[in-house]
Amino acid sequence: MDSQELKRAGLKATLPRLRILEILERADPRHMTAEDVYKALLDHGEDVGLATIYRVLTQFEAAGLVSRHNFESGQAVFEINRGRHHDHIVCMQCGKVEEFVDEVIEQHQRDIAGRYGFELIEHSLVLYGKCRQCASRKN
Amino acid sequence: MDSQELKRAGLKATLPRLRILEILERADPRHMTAEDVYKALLDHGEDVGLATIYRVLTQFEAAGLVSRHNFESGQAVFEINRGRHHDHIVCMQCGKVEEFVDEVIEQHQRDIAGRYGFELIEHSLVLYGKCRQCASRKN
DNA sequence: ATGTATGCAAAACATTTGCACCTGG
DNA sequence: CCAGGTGCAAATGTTTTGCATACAT
Repeated sequence: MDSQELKRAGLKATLPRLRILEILERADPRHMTAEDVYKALLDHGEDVGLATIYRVLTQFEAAGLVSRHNFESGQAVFEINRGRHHDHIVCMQCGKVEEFVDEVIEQHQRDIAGRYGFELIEHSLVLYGKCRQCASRKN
Repeated sequence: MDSQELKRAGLKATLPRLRILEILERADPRHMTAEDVYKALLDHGEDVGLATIYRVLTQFEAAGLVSRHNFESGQAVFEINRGRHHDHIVCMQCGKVEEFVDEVIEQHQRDIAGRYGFELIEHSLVLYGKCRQCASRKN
């Protein structure tokens, strides 16, 4: 039951929060903008205001339930946090997002932070390119 | 003469463009928001509209003269392109930005893109942390 | 001269906030 | 019951655009 998760995070298990969590859990692709979530809820016949979605997503982020990414699109995208940290590779043409982890890169990041006297808190690594399908399409 | 640079980029050497280029060349810290550039020009007694600054910075970016970065601050920052590609480490407290290059990370990025069938076009790597001064300050 | 650039004000966007009403525990 | 959550509309902050005027070549 998701309401447990919410309570553990110190948030009341309200209907909008449960619905938003559900949408994110079932999301495929996993990365959604606030607007995407809003439309998904409308499609499911749920009537939740966009402002609430932003508020809830921000709370979820603070609680560690979701991550927010600022890809080049201008709109922030959100994804539910399951499993471990990962970075992203985004197709600039079709928007497809793949996830990857590279321990060597992670270790080098820590070394670099140390070398510059920084206490590393987080990082953002996004590769932008063209995926196989888009590259082979002749447009 | 900067006007050469502009003409090479296919842009007329107008006064606003020259002034903006100057500001970016002399900038320290090297990373400025559009607003920063605007204020710097006002300080120098130049009267350039903010809209022009955005237009010019966008053209400069397209021409490869400057790079635009979306750090977590919400506002885009611009820096002049001298020398080679580099990534950034940003202090979340005072905003200080350091630049670094790590050839191992670069190589792993290329490998990862290949492994996922992507043609790598660009990437964005930003480390966020606390710099030595901010870490030692007891607030 | 003439095609481009610019300045200004207004528009467009994504996101946040104030406030009166509703709801979960 | 009542602190906290929500919806709506309005505000915010950044970036973009339309259009009449000004400028580089």
